[in-house]
Amino acid sequence: MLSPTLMALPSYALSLAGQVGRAGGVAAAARADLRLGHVAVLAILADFGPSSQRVLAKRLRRDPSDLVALLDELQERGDARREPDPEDRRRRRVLITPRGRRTLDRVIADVKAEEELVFSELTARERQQLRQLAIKVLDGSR
Amino acid sequence: MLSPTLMALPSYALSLAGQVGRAGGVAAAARADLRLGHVAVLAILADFGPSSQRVLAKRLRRDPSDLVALLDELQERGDARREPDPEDRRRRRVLITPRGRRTLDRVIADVKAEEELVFSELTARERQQLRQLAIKVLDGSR
DNA sequence: CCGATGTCAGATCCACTGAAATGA
DNA sequence: CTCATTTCAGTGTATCTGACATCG
Repeated sequence: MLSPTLMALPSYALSLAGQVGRAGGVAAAARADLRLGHVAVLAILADFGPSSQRVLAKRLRRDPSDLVALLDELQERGDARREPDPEDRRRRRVLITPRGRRTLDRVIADVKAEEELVFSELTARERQQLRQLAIKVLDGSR
Repeated sequence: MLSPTLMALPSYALSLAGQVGRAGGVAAAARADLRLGHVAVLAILADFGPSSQRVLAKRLRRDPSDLVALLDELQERGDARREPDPEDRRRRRVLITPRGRRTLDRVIADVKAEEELVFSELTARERQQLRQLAIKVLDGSR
């Protein structure tokens, strides 16, 4: 069913598998009325603490302009908020709220449940191997 | 730089790495003035031989209506063509041309060159491991 | 410099059309 | 044989995404 010519290419196989992995995350996010981008924002805010939108965008590897709507929506839900930077009132920083942390935890747990389906063919060891290799790829892409 | 919370999830790491892999393919295709979808069509035609657009769409896992423009463009370039199916006049068989095979070979070679950059951190053995694991994921998703 | 806005291309999905085959 | 149904390629539309240019 899949093209042998394409599946011989690691990058193509990886790209297709990535879509499958992504679909699981999208499904889990949707169950919390979020898109994947929202979850990524919450996770990065939880991991790295408050930051400007520019820094946040860099960490997300996305265009800063994409963040605006994402943050509007998270703020609307009470999962994140923008506040003036106390050290420089020209700047604003973005933070995750306690509610946002609970939302994040819930979605992460749901993603893990989803992974049981997505990776049903893989042993626990293979899943970790896959994760490590994926991280190596990402390390190489700066 | 990357969120530890997210990178702990195999599905998320896979999804991000998949985007990197995909970007390499997109770049290689673009150098031949194609999008990734064109390349997938050519590869499937090369691997499985002529087929109706229905069957082709099923193999590509895409909506048949989306193939129309893709095939128009490939036909325009002389990389593929449609011909009437004598056995069923509703159907049109799609075939890859000799020129299309050369185009495909060229893009595939270019993707391989691109993989040297994308997978610079991975040994040949790790690339194959990654490919095998990706294929296992895909096997489980159907 | 930074956040916000608008726009554009690509992908995906779905409803629909007319022509042709199928089969009750 | 007829007529309803199904299948096929193609058209049009809507939506979502990511990239980018520009504005305040």
